Amino acid sequence: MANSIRDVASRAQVAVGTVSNFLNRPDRVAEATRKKIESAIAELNFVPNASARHLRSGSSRTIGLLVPDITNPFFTEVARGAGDTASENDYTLLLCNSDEDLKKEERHLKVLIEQRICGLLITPSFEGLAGVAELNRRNIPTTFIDRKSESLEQSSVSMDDFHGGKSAIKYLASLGHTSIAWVNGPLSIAQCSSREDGVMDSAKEEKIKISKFQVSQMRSQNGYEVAQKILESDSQITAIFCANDLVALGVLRALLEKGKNIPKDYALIGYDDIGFSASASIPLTSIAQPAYKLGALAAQMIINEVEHGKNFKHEQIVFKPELVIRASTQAAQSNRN
Amino acid sequence: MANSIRDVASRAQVAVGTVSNFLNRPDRVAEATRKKIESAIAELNFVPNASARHLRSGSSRTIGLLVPDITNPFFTEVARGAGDTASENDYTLLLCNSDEDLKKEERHLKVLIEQRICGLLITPSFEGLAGVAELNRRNIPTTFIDRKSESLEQSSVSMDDFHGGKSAIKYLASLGHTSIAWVNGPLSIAQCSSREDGVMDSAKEEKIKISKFQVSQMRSQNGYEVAQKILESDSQITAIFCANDLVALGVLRALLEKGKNIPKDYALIGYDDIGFSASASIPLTSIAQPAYKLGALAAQMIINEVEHGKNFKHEQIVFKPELVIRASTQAAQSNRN
DNA sequence: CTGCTCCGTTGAACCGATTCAGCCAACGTT
DNA sequence: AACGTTGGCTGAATCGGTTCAACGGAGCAG
Repeated sequence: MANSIRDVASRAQVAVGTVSNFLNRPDRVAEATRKKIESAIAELNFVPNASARHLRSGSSRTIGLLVPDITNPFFTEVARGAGDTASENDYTLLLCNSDEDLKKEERHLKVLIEQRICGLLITPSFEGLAGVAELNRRNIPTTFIDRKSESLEQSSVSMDDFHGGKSAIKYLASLGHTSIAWVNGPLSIAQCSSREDGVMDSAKEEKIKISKFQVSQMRSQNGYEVAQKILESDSQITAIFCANDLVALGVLRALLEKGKNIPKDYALIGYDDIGFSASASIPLTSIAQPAYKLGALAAQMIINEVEHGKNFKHEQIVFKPELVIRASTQAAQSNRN
Repeated sequence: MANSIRDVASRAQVAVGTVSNFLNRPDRVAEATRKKIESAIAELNFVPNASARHLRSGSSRTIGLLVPDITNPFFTEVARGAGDTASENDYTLLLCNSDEDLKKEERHLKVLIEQRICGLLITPSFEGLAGVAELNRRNIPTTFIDRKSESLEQSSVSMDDFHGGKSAIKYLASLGHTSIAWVNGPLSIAQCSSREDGVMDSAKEEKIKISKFQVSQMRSQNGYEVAQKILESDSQITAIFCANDLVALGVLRALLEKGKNIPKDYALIGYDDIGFSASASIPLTSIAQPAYKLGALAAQMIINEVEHGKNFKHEQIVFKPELVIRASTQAAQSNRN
């Protein structure tokens, strides 16, 4: 049952080296020989052993993808993109989920090193991860996803969060909103802090008043809870911008329960444009991030780096997010009480 | 940088076999030797090579998980459960997403065979997959998730879909609903067909009129589209039961747009109880499936099977789903026009 | 003192691929 | 006829672990 290349060779009456050539460089094998090997493989139901191949060749053709939250639709899209690209290039993708847990993250990194991955894709949830430093020491190429790399030593595929924050406020300003609630996540997350910079920058330009709110985790429940605080605060607020869609959906639910009308009473904008936003009860205006593309491109880049070795030029690619307008936003009501 | 067990051995002044013992059966190594090896490993920054280990030992300690739709929150929960359990038992989980595409599914199975996975977890989206037959031929244990295995040759961890369908209708009947729309997916999917059996069985008992509707894919957009048909049909309908939450969320959105009141005009029930259902604008009553538990248990079972070999008793475990009542359902309005 | 266990250790063989120097035959050149 | 070139094939060495028969020394019984 567990056939080896040697069984194939003896059955096809050729040397093992020839079978190996057939597998890896078929053009170097004569037509007649090719056929013999083909039928031997079919008869024996032979499938090469990846471990043996990796061991000898030194390359595992495996790339690791380490995400902080697999239940977030944003990351499943990233994973789909990376997975498809890996498959197309005959790489195996090893998807690991850290649940934003430092221990799990470090443990996964250790496993990935044991597997001798030839490249890592990661959205780091912690600064200066020991595991990542370890990867560097071992010269395993690493690419950041959704997080710009500071150093030129590694590539990254990220989004222009400053621009995303800025454009949301700009858009609300164009609708006539002048007092806006900004619900952000922890500033320790790079994305959150950049978005806030964009928000404040735009607010200054457009002379908008920003009321800051914060959630400890960027989940729906947190948005639901923060909504109450918004209602209790400055009554001039006519629009709410949330740092991600999950939070925005929570806010939406809370406001509807309070009998508020969206977008009449409050215009609402989220961030990420996850699938559920389009089909929310009030479809959500959001800042769209091309998650699938992010994953696909990052995978392509790391594959290029792996295959072109040292003389590879690292790139920091930054996408511009895009405003997607839906029913949750409209012009400010001038006749509001 | 790429240190081997031999480097460790020479540095610690012991034989390679001893280092191997240290790694795998530390209790057989004397205290003093243990310390020498420990520090040699630390100094050399040695991490064992999984490929070499797998090759020689014959076991890859890797289990494959093949899901049909990684963007469905139900499956990400399954994956979390399976991944956590695998980690705890020092197994590696190889997560593959087929996107309900036969080609991708077969391709992934081939890769999994190359990797010599020691067990497979799968929610088959197609009947009689060639790849699965291949796994069987190679004696690779396979466990079905969310799909009961017909044969006693393999384990499965699934849900009692008949009961799920039945209890939803029973509950609606208890609220006084007598004419219910049932929105199902393709009957070729085993889950859908069992749920329908449950629905019809309960309808008979409770003397409920069921109007059947069908969607080709179980996604939100399909639910949105089918809602129109429901509105145009039998005006006696006071409740809608959908075969999954995504579809129900689509229906919800369409009905709200038409100015309908949920649950007053229509009671609405979904299936799966994905996280977004609780935070939908009208929180959705749903049939909850313990997805995380399903994944965790399936992983545990396949690990047991792998480790206990031939004398393992296959089990077909079936969970009962649970009705979770939220705001989208209430008693039928007797005063309805 | 001899014989027997038990414990810790040794190191060669092995897992199944890839690699590469070397071989042979056929063909072209001069 | 002699020589060079080329395409196709061969098979031993190798990757980095695990396994296991064998071994030496300590401890103990008779």
